[in-house]
Amino acid sequence: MAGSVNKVILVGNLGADPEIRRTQDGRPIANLRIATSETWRDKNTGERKEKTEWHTVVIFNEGLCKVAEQYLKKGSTVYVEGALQTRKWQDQSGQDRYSTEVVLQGFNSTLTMLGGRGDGGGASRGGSDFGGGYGGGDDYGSPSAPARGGAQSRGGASAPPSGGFSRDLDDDIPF
Amino acid sequence: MAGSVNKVILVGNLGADPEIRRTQDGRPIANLRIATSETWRDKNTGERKEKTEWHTVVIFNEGLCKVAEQYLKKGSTVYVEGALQTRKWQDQSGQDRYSTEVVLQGFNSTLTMLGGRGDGGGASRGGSDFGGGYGGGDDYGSPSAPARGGAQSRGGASAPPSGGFSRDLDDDIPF
Amino acid sequence: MAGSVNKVILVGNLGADPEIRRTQDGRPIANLRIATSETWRDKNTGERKEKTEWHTVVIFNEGLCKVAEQYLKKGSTVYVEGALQTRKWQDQSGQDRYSTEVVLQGFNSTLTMLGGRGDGGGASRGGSDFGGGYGGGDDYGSPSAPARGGAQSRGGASAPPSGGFSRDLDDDIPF
Amino acid sequence: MAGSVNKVILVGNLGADPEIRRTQDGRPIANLRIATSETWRDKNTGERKEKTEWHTVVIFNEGLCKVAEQYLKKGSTVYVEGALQTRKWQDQSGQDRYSTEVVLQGFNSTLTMLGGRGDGGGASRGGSDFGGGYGGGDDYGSPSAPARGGAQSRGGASAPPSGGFSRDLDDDIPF
DNA sequence: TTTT
DNA sequence: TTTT
Repeated sequence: MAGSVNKVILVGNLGADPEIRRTQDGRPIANLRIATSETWRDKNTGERKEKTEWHTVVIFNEGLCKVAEQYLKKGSTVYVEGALQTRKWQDQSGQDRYSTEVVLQGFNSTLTMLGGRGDGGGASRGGSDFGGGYGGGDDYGSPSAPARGGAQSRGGASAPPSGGFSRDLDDDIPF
Repeated sequence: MAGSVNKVILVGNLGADPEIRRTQDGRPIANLRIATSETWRDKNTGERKEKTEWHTVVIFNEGLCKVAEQYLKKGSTVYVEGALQTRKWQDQSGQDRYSTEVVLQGFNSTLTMLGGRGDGGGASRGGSDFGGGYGGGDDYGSPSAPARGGAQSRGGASAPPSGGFSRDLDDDIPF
Repeated sequence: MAGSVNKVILVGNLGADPEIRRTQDGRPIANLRIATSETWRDKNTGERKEKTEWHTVVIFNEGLCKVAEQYLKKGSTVYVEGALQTRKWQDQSGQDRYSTEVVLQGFNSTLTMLGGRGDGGGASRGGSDFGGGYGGGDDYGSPSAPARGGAQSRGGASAPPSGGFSRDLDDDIPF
Repeated sequence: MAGSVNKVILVGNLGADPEIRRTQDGRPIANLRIATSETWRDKNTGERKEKTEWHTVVIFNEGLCKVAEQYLKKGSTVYVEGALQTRKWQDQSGQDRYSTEVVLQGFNSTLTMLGGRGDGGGASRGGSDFGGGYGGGDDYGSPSAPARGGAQSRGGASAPPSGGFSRDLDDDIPF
């Protein structure tokens, strides 16, 4: 394919505290539930209306998981940038089911706290995990960014129902 | 909620011709299946890998439906800008199911053809449906844009130094 | 050109109150100065660093001008979506000069208040100007959105299985 | 500042072949001139109108510089994702001047070829420079991404007039 | 089911 | 200076 783009940008509030889990080999995975709302006035009745959309955000990026864990809680306002991903799974009856999530996984992923009721103060800015101390020698000491983008392996996170990390996290799964 | 954003940006190819349907009162709805792909080289084996993500795009915007119908087909490369929306429905057994789609519906929605194998030539650009110019009185005759989401006349604003509004605001200045 | 995209997304704080001007024929134009900041830790010294970028935002969209005037002030945090535009002008000595601005002008333009020190409370959301009361008859009474860029009614499209348009398209369904 | 976002997304065509320069210590810097166009029909005269906007894109990211050098030429259609940056410089008479550019520098930067008349075939996808795999230890062998984002030092590129690389490239300049 |  |  001659180049493609898969990008989701959300600004909204967390409906619950982040859920952090760990893979068998210790890498963190965070799940966020984020609400975005649209409000408008009914053209006929003049009534004020609101519709809320809920998004599941899955963070495989280690640095951003830390940001989520340390700074975010129910009510926090966040800016999120990730990619759409649909995951197939089987329900109890063995039927195929699909879940679409916003995945933050290094490349062009961002998590930025913007305040909100859940805001305990302070600020955080995320991009990815190589702030984590990757020691890359090509960084010139600059926007090294405790929160800049870096690629990571994909894990079978946020598996629904019976769930678990059924996908081998050491698999070579692309972004 | 103090303002939220729900935006999806895709560049990819159509896996099939657009499907156009009509509501009972005649408004068109188009469905697109768009593929985005990521390719990378396996760090260990050096092998070339690819993963494709499929997206369902639903267009409620009349102008963009026309664009889809007239210009797009299987293989077309498109730029799409819309919002994430999860729809709840019941399967045959009455169980709740959810489908997440990228919805193009006026506000900040865009559909732009970028070429691709399915490209029969020509170009198209979409924004929203009140182009065509159906009577909106607040348009100042300008970038009316058969494909704008609420076009407006441009003015010579923010002119620096000597400044002033030197550009005639009634000029036909595009966006 | 076979389709092009020119989009700027900013989340930042106002460095000053919005400046509102009016054209000779009465249309408002608002100017915002928005700061975005990057912080990082110097890789060598461990020192915390920060760099601030200042952006000039020009709003030609009447509805968004109102939002700016009523809700924004120095310190407000905003989400802005517009387009890059470079304007040519002459300085006193007659030399050509260029200024690049982020222009909000209907199509795919957004201004959303996200809070911030300047936040007097309340929320605002902008999209375009025909909320302003354009009385367009093609809106189906729905997400008419005093702040949409071309809102449309939502339909129960792409309903899966048994599907059909089970949602009443004349319902007041938001975007 | 409690988190900010500075993002530019462009889809357009190169007005000229990329210009590649090198800093004194050998790092590449690429300059692109990209055109985006809007077309519309004049509401009054029905005449077809077009306005083209020109953007200067500066790439400090080594991997993306390679992409630009190898795959792009005059006429190529590209998807670009970067940040707005305004640079101050002095003209011959010593007056302060400002230039605003779209900077691609690791974090959340992307350069993707989409075809176009200048397309010699093949595809390229960029993100940043730690692809190639230079020793990052935190990559799990996956979407390592010969084209994923990684931070880099900033250089005094695209200095205008008398220009040159007057900014010390080893300075600790943030993104 | 697309594309390279 | 691109592209349609």
